[in-house]
Amino acid sequence: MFENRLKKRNIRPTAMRLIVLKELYESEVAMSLSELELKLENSDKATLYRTLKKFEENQLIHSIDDGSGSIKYALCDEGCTCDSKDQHVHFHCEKCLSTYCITNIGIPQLTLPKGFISNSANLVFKGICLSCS
Amino acid sequence: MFENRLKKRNIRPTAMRLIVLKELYESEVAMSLSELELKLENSDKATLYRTLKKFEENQLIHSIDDGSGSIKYALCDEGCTCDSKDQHVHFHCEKCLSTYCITNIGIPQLTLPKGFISNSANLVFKGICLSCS
DNA sequence: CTGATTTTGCAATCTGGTTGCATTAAATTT
DNA sequence: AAATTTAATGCAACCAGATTGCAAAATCAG
Repeated sequence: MFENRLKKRNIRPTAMRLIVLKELYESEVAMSLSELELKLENSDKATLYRTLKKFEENQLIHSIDDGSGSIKYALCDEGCTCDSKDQHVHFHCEKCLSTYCITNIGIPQLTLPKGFISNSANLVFKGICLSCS
Repeated sequence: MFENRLKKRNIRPTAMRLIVLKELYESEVAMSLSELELKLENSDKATLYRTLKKFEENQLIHSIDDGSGSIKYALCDEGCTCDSKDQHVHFHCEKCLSTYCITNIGIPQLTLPKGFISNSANLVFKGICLSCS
């Protein structure tokens, strides 16, 4: 249940937050702030913005920079702690502009040049998604 | 010589373009539009913008979305055709905010779920760079 | 040199992201 | 349950980066 999911992450379950969580839950693809704003009637951009920030801080959702210019958000898996083990590949469809979490593919470890220490990474594949092909 | 490098890519070698190319050539790290604007006295943002667009279209430079909010640009290697074989990893330093091309590390090929066809990818590692560590 | 084409510079606009602040809602205390 | 404290919301305003229209200037071809 949504209320519980918020409480588990120490987020006060207000009406707005429940709506946003439900919306993200029901979406197969990651959503941007403006997409949420469009989808949810009489919602306020600033409220949505702060809602997403809070959700992200408390590791209920993660943000994805898919290169489209606007940041997308998607629900984390239940036990997610948003550290490197939880990071996964994303796919951005150049036709429908949807962005998918490929949760079962992690980011490969690569040996960087001496002196470069990495603690996170962003890997986005671009092309044509299942629905558009 | 810079003029030749432009001509080879079918870009008319104007004064401004030579200056921008020189600046990118001399920079060890990728540069954003606003960084260029700051660095180059009495330069115009719109001109720089269109210069970078033209350079990118004609495959003289490539753009990097490092997640910092502004797109960075870096010179391509001489024979670059900007297809998947030329794509490489980038590194974004969270301390000095510099972004480096790691030209000798390509993007790993991963098997995506059925129906997802990728033709390009963006892989950015974040952490602390050589100069900052 | 002259006309055609491209580039430049300036101002203006757009979009996504972000903040200040007063109001409202929720949680806590009495 | 009322009072008090604390957090969330809604509105307007702002900001930065990206982008465009347009007239003036520079470049190129004949």
